[in-house]
Amino acid sequence: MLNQPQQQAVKLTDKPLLVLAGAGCGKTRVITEKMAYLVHQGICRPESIYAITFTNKAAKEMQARAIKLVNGGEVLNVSTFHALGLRILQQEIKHTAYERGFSILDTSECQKVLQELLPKGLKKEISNQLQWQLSGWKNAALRPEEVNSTVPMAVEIYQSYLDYMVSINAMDFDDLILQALWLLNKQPEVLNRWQSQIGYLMVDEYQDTNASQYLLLKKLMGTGSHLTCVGDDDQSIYGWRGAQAENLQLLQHDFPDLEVIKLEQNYRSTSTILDAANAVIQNNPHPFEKKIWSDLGQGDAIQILSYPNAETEAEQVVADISFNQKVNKKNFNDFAVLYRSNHQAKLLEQALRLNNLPYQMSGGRSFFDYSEIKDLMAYIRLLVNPKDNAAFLRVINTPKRGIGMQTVQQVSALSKRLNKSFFVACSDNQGLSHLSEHAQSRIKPFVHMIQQHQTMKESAEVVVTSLVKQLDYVNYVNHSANNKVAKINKVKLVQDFLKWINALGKSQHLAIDELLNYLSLQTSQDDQTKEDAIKMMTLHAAKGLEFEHVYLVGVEEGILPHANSLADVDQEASAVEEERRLMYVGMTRAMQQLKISYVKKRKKRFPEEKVVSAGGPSRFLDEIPHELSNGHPSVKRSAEDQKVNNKKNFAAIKALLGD
DNA sequence: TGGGGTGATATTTTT
DNA sequence: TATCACCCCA
Repeated sequence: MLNQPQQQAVKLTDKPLLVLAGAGCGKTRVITEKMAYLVHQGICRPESIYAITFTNKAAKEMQARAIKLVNGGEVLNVSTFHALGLRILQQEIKHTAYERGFSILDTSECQKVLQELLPKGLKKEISNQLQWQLSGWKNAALRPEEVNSTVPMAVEIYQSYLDYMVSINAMDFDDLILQALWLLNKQPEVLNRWQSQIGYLMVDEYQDTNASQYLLLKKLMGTGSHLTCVGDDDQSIYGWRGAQAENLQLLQHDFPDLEVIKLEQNYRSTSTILDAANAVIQNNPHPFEKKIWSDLGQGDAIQILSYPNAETEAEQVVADISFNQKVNKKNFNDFAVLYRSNHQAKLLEQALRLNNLPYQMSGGRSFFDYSEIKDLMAYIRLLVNPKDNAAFLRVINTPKRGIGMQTVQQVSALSKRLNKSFFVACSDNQGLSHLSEHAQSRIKPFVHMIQQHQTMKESAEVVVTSLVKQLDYVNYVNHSANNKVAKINKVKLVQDFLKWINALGKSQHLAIDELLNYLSLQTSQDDQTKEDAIKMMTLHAAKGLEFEHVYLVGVEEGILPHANSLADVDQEASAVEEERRLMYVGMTRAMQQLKISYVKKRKKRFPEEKVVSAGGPSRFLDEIPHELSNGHPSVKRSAEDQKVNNKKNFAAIKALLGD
């Protein structure tokens, strides 16, 4: 049964609508119910309803829920922002500077491309910074000529990066949004087509949109009123990625007849947890007043615990979970341990393993970060897009086939002379004759092998399996790893990849380019088997999820809020506000029980295990009203202590940056 | 020319 | 705890 404001939100279909939904207030439910309402009332056909999420997982879940509610729900368009951009670009490819089969490069591949474009003498270190800068401009939907930078060189590189990416027929993640936007801006008839195709648009986690996503959204809407955005400014935690919660206000400005509906009744947590979370988030400025509540009873007090060191923290948390699980006959699924950054998971993992408890980590290192998977992806990219120089360079000597720098340089020169991509230049027999004997003899078999697979008409999994076999890739992996454990893991990794592709191929017939697109937009293996296991993840990864028992670990100054958010004096206020929202997100994941811990001494990770004093309990702990927690340590820091700590952190950061 | 070995070096959050 | 740059050997 929907409550009053939820029903309002579902039934309001003739005006643009912003739903401000607190954590756990049923926002996804509103979207799925609204899709059903639109279809069943005959307002929209399912295929003209578009719903946008930020993660694949959310999209999949929403799709599944919608199918249960909507007749013909299979044809609803539920996708991530990036997948929608991809779809537009692919469908309208002839109106762009790109060609069919363009590659999508992940962040690290793009960085390599960028490094190639850096003028000589510029060191690798700045490429990372530069990449952030370019991404920032792209997220703000700025063309090079619109950029106002104190560093003209950076703008030049931006332009050459855009040009180079077109020349190798490749896009980065930001391009999927940006190029789609630029296309719609430029081609009125394309815009028309899409505007009429989209009967109703819904956006989940709206507070996470960046400028270019917002512009795309607005473009697709036109003057239409068929828009529902659902979001929560208090859960905006992707500011570092260009997300601007101000888009909530922008919506009001750009759509004057916008209706705003608030969802404040929470169906997830006890009132103790919600009151505490409200108290914490109250310390941030609020453009929209909102206070979530529930009638699920008071429940347990929040526990705030301190431990001498991180090892003890991990042991105790694990012991507590183990005890609780046995005594109260809970599922492991009911427990989650949340932390600010990935490396904090290590000690917890050790403790869980020591105790033989099942656990599942999400986030962290993605499947696609492993070099073996990247190699195979690059091979597939080269099959689909022969212009993909980045892929060519990655695989040309992996596995080793006696092609080194010298040969690659010859190829590079040849490609310049012919004005063709590396691979295409190498497929040109006449051109090849200019290379050295040695180079020719090594390049030719490689080219043949790729060409042979390019022309295969079979479905994707057959092509990939054949490719891996012909590369003798498993054997290569087996010989390349030094350590035995790594060896076994990496072989398993490759086999898992093949298994995954084969399973995929069985459920739906995919051509190789379709497979590549699918894989390129996957980040981690979202399709993990749902076993009964303790969940471990970062606070970012936890958004949208809920657990009966939540453990928030390492809630210390310097970790949450993160040291980097304290370092930059100019941005301190807004950076700390985002950290506070992270805290808020973490707290509101808990349904029944919330346990927060911090440690007194924490080992620095590098250079050597050195004991340094931790930053002390987080300022956010002071913001939790005492009557809602027990076991609250009385070591409340004075304002002076905090200042000293901040200064120390700041000095440490400065020293690190060599400032 | 390529391959392999050895030190230094860096870790916030992710589509 | 890896990865990467660099250097030396076949």
